Amino acid sequence: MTTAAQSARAVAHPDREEIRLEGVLHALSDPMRLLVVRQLASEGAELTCSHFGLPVTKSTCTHHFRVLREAGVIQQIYRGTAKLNALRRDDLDALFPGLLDSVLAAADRQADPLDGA
Amino acid sequence: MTTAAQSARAVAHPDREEIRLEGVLHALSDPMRLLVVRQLASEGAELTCSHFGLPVTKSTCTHHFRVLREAGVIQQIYRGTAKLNALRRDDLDALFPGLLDSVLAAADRQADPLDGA
DNA sequence: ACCGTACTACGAGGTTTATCGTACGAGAGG
DNA sequence: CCTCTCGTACGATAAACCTCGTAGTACGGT
Repeated sequence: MTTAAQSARAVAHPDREEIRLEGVLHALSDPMRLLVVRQLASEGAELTCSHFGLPVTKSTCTHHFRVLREAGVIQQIYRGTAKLNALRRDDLDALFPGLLDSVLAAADRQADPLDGA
Repeated sequence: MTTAAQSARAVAHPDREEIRLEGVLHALSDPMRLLVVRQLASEGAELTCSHFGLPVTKSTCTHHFRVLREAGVIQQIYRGTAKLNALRRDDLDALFPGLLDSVLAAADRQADPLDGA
């Protein structure tokens, strides 16, 4: 049962050319996921899933992060028991120049109530 | 010779400040609707529903146009038996600067890889 | 070795969505 | 008048989605 080559749990990510615009837009159209992406962009670093403090259970959390990952929006890397999430800004900017920035700017402008502050 | 007999049928549209980013992203995340928006943007004018030649029935067509209208992406105006559809570019650009342009550019780039490259 | 933490997998429930078919209303034209 | 075309409204169906609970896996620390 023990497989030696699994010291680092790997997660499948879509390649850059596999990222679809519709998938990205759909991933960003959910308030919860948009909030995650906004935090990821503002903090600009890798964050663990539990850092976001989302008002949902872990199962739902996993679901949303999977949608974001499969859409090519974020990258997930295991690190011990934690899993770090990072925005795939390079890929997104290369594929859809200006898209992420305008979405983030629009989200900021819209005064998201979940952000509080 | 009816000198532009304005139709009495009016359709409800959301005001500019009622347009939500998530709604717009969701409306644009459907391939059918994205295609409509692209055609609307490229032709730059008001088009009837039947002009688009969508591979779906009229009922489905009505559904998609309603989603686009309620999201604030398009404007619909009756004119005789036809209904003209126009992009709400002014409102979208004012609310989410650069968003529509980057989405359209991304869609062009993705749908026509042979055209540009 | 054991336990706690962090996340995943699987399945279920309830809602939304996309699609269609059919029936209907509004205008244009013979 | 009648008919034709264009689009809407309503219902139905199948798929997708969001949420959750429970059970399980992987890793680190005591």
